[in-house]
Amino acid sequence: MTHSTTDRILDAAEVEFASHGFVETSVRTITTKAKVNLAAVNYHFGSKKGLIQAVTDRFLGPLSQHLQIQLNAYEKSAHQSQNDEHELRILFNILAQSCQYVAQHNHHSLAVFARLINTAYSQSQGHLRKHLTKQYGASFLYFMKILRQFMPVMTNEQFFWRFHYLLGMLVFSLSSSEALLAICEGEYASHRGLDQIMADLVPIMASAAQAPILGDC
Amino acid sequence: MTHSTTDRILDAAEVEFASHGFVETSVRTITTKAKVNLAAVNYHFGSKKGLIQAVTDRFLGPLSQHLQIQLNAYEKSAHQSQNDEHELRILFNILAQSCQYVAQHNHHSLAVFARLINTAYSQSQGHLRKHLTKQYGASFLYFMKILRQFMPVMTNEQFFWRFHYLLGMLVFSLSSSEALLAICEGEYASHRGLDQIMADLVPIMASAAQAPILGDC
DNA sequence: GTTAGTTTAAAACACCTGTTTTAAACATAA
DNA sequence: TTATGTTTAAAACAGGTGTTTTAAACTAAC
Repeated sequence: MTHSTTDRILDAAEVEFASHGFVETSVRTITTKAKVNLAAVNYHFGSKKGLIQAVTDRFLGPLSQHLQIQLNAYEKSAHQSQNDEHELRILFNILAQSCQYVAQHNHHSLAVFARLINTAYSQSQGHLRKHLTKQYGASFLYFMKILRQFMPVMTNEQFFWRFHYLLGMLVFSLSSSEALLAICEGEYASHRGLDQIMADLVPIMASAAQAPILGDC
Repeated sequence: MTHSTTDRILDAAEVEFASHGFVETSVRTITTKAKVNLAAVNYHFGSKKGLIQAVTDRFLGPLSQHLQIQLNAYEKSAHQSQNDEHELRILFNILAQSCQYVAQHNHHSLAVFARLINTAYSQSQGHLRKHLTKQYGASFLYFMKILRQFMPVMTNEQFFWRFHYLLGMLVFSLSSSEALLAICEGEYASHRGLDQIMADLVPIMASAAQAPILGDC
């Protein structure tokens, strides 16, 4: 046996969650694909919710850890660049590289990550939201704090929402890259990997972060 | 009786779909809130899928119609402005105003719209995607065609994905505006209406549309 | 008044869901 | 060997889902 029962469940759950979503995948399909007993999920993880959190923790842990280290190194290094946009690109690149770091060890992790965040937001799935904020809120806020320095012209409120918009672009783009492609049936563009998408988004997010506020048009 | 049975069902379904999603809302809760018989949904709309499509058509129809007219008027008018970003803002503003136009007659429409697109993308819900592309693909492509003129430096493929990213920002921001607020528990910012969010996004999308391509950092 | 379409109530259908239970087998370590 | 934890098989549980059916009432138009 190559993997333990818990790992086989986590692997199978990850694939199914990434491609079909959390609500849409049943415990029975997971245990069938993992070739384990149906009761094993409740035995090892307590409930389906516990399984979902375990799946997310397996990559969100290393990701937040990697992100925190990189951000720390960034803060310690000298940054007297007078170019805010350049610094923003560096910061978003750190985020992108942290994502790609966990994607190296786990091919489905980015897709799960995006779908997870998307689900945690759009569905009013309270338990996921609480778990994420309690577990990884620190890294989240740390990233926001550093980012804040290079978006000085806006108020706290404006920064908050701008950050929200940028995060939305990232999450949506990652979680539904194949859907828009399916709509156009490959007529207008070809497939694009999640790492490519993340690389695309770095300069775009930097530009979007610096867009003016203006209310008129 | 103020409304007919079909309208009462559509109204109730719209509210529930907007706040809880499509899969998470059952036909029984809809019929209960609408104070109609359970069988009425299948009698009038054939199935739950039919109801979902009917809900979307009720605002996507006026929206695409309004958008098409506005775009037509835009094309007919003179636009020798040498400023691409200004034209991009005008175009995204047309999109925003079309959304707000249907939102005037229907308070929940924008929330449903965003959740609809988000669901149609992230969930592999084939019937919705086919219905949307077949019914409103034309307006969609029309908008893309005009937008293309003001993003001339990129290839077709690059434009396609850039458009995808911009759309993602719009959809995600609209569909989960209250979620991020709930995470921070009002500590960092206050509530923001969907019309305000759309107004925010116009200059941001214009800037993001013009961000450079570059692969290095 | 008859006819056709609508609406209701209530029940049932067939199916899927997460979860639990029982029993037996297997593993490993004290 | 005993003990403990793991895994399996199979069944059942309790509940929710979309959908259908039956019969009775109501509404409007011809």
